[in-house]
Amino acid sequence: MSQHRHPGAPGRAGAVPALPDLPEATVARLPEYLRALHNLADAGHETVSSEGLSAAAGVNSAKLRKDLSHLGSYGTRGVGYDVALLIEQIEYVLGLTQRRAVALVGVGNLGHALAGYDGFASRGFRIAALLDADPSRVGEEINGLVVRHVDDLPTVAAEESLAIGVIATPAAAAQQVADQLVAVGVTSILNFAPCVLSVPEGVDVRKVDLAIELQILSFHEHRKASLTALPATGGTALTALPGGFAATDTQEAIGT
Amino acid sequence: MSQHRHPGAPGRAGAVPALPDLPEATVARLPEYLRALHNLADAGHETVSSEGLSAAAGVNSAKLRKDLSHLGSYGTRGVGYDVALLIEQIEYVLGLTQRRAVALVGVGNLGHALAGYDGFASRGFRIAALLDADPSRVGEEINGLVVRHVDDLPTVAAEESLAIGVIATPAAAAQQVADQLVAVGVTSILNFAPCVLSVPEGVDVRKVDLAIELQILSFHEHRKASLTALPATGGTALTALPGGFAATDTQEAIGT
DNA sequence: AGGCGCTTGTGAAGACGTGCACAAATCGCG
DNA sequence: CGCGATTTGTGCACGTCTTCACAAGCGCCT
Ligand SMILES: NC(=O)c1ccc[n+]([C@@H]2O[C@H](COP(=O)([O-])OP(=O)(O)OC[C@H]3O[C@@H](n4cnc5c(N)ncnc54)[C@H](O)[C@@H]3O)[C@@H](O)[C@H]2O)c1
Ligand SMILES: NC(=O)c1ccc[n+]([C@@H]2O[C@H](COP(=O)([O-])OP(=O)(O)OC[C@H]3O[C@@H](n4cnc5c(N)ncnc54)[C@H](O)[C@@H]3O)[C@@H](O)[C@H]2O)c1
Repeated sequence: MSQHRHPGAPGRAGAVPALPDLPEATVARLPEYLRALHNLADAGHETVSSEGLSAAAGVNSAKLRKDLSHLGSYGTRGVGYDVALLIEQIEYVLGLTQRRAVALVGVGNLGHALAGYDGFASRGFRIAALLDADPSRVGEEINGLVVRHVDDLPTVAAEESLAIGVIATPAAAAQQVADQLVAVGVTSILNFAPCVLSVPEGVDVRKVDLAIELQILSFHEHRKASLTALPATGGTALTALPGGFAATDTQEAIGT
Repeated sequence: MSQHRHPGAPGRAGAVPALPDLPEATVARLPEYLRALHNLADAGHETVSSEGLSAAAGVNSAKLRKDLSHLGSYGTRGVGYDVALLIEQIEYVLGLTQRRAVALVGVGNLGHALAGYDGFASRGFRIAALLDADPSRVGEEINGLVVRHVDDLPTVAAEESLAIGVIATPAAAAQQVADQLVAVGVTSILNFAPCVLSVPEGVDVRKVDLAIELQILSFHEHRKASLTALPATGGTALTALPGGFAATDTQEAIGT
């Protein structure tokens, strides 16, 4: 694992932007801000304060300001942020100015739902191909796209510049599919199969695992239950939560 | 820190042995370990070293040991961990010893896929009810369960002790559904709708947002592209940043 | 019994992320 | 034109997470 630290990189002078290297935590929040901004834009707002935007995105306002400052932001003191401009900035940084092509592999139960999901199109992506290994599924048309055989992947990749591969096959097939995706040049993979993927350096994998999310919630349920179950005699005040946990991905008790 | 009592071993059902409060990052990894352990158990392994398990779960071995040490784990130096015992321990801590009832609200495109997903059952959960607001969907049978109207939620909650609510409705309806879930006593929610939910203190919300995942991947694609394409002559000359990023939830380059 | 190799558990150090609090900047208005 | 109200951008301190490195413990083999 090569680790390079690059402190300065202050070259934010140009009108057309250089890519700052953002903290990963910031990158993970930018999409949230973007969604909130789109909502605000639709509602007719032209500017928004960090307070307002952070509330809409469900984060702390100082954190939001720091995040935006990382991308050399364009706020105006005393006023706030220009909604349209900020949308443009964030979309640029996230690389959404080009509509990225997504290949979806595994058109089963989940794959069907994904194929029919309009959130792809509305958030900067385009399903370029549906692929499956099951011959009886090949040829099926979903949402205007015909399912092709996964072995056609090289052909598909030749036709389109695939940016992202989505794996929605059973876990047993996921590694093989990942290898096939990597072989045709895909360097970003979203994996729905509950398994760890091995990929070469330079390839990014993110996973979505429903059961993991549920189990994390289960832990907190268990914990909450074990707190309430404390004997009343001498029980410590449990209304004042001991800490409250805020996880990377957990929102709790967002006030109204 | 190690005057640990056996939480796990024999007869632990009665007195709840005050759960250690684990670092949130650890909690998020326990399900991964659990899955890896089940795979190992199925493959016939009786013990596993931290090295082996961490490889199977895709994490650093020191991290794994520290995680397990937090739950007062019982590894044996020179040998490793007892697979069956560790499974038991983790399942206990995660609160999976009781099969938790899940209510799924919104039986549309995605909801159908979730309803048909066997990963619920195999990982400690049980879909207790399918709910929807659309009268034409009510009554439909999916996987042995009949879709009920979302307004029946109080009745359902009275029949079953609901542990977790899953929201798979459009974003516009999500807040209202969340309120309904909270009203019947649900304190853990998994939200698939792309929006922020407001819930009272003590209620946990986790979200799964496909578009966010894709946009994070897009960022890395963009960044990788801007690194490889180093224009020599003017243009949008970008600062040449060396690579290497590792994210909270991103695995990259797991060697073979 | 004793030594040896292997593996756990953890102290310590450093990287990273968060949130407060406030100076600097900007606008609107008298 | 200056002043007060407002809001950004950020220095700083603190908490959390990660990783290294190694002593302590365990089992096996001789
Ligand atoms: N259904 C859900 O709600 C859900 C939720 C979370 C995670 N998942 C995970 O998503 C994955 C898919 O779930 P599903 O319910 O859609 O399963 P499924 O069995 O309905 O669909 C899997 C599809 O993948 C195809 N496939 C199998 N091997 C393939 C290969 N080598 N190349 C290409 N395609 C191949 C199959 O033909 C099938 O169409 C599983 O790993 C599951 O654990 C599903
Ligand atoms: N389909 C996907 O692959 C996918 C992926 C990621 C996220 N999502 C999100 O998941 C959600 C559902 O997506 P979908 O594609 O299944 O949409 P969908 O329109 O197919 O299904 C939504 C269902 O929710 C029901 N519903 C609406 N209002 C309700 C209410 N107040 N109470 C109960 N039920 C109500 C509708 O009757 C419908 O059956 C959306 O928010 C979507 O953005 C979907």
